[in-house]
Amino acid sequence: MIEDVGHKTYTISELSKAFDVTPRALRLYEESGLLEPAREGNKRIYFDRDRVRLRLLLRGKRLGFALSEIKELFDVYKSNSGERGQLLLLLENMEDKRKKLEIQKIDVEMALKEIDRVTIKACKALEEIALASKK
Amino acid sequence: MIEDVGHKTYTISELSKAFDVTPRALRLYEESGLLEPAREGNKRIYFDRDRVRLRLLLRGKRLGFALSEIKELFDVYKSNSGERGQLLLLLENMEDKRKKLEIQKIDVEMALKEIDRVTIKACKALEEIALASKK
DNA sequence: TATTACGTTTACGTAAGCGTCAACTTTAAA
DNA sequence: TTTAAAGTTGACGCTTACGTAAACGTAATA
Repeated sequence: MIEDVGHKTYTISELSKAFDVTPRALRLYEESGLLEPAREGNKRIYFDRDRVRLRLLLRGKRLGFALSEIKELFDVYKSNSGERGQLLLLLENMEDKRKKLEIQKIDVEMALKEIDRVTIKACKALEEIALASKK
Repeated sequence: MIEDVGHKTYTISELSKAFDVTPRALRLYEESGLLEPAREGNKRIYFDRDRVRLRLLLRGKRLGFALSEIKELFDVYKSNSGERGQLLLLLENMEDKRKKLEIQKIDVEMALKEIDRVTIKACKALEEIALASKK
């Protein structure tokens, strides 16, 4: 392999290891229009911008967004969507996402509390077992 | 239909409307062991406890948990899982979920910020269009 | 009594998001 | 030069979470 001085490029397997996703997934993301790695011959080469996108992509996934939704968001950024209609549509879209996220925020808080409760309950149960067996 | 004085019971369609899920989904949740409505003849009757469970279930879904994972959590609550081993396993499990949720929490915050940025950007673009067309 | 509304089970269909070969090429190392 | 490692494009398979009939039962209403 040629010495890539600034070596800001990554092969598919490097990237897949770095982010703990399979090469298959990376190819799918590309096929879905979410990544656009360069080619050297027919091999994929990823730059830092691809890492950034991948990071965003994976965050979106963790939040439960579908690949298609994530693509919409990416497209928004790309197209400086000059048209007024586009912009208005975008703003609506953002409001939707924001609402979903606000709900998620609350959901997460409540789930964390729930987990606290269960954890405490389990700890107490353990304590009792310990006391009972010590007698 | 017989007058249910305290009418704390619900038919499948009532519940499905109340929570905006299809009857099909409710039946699936039951088949998956997540709901256990009573029967009157062979018709499902839901009580308030079923509503509580459904609420939890849907929250879990919004958080991206699979039905099987949600079932695990439910099972935890049901079995006072007397055994020590079970309890320890449970605690581990809770730690895992907690970590995932903490990450989600951060993800949500970042996504909200991202949305803010995009929104602002779009607003500014709109402003410019307005100014340009006004000249 | 016929219709309409609502319920039931059984079963096949489907979309998303990959996993998993298969078959082949390219590149670096032995 | 042969081999091994890593990459490529199909293409089919699988799981989850339902959607969507089909075929039938029951109960209130016209």
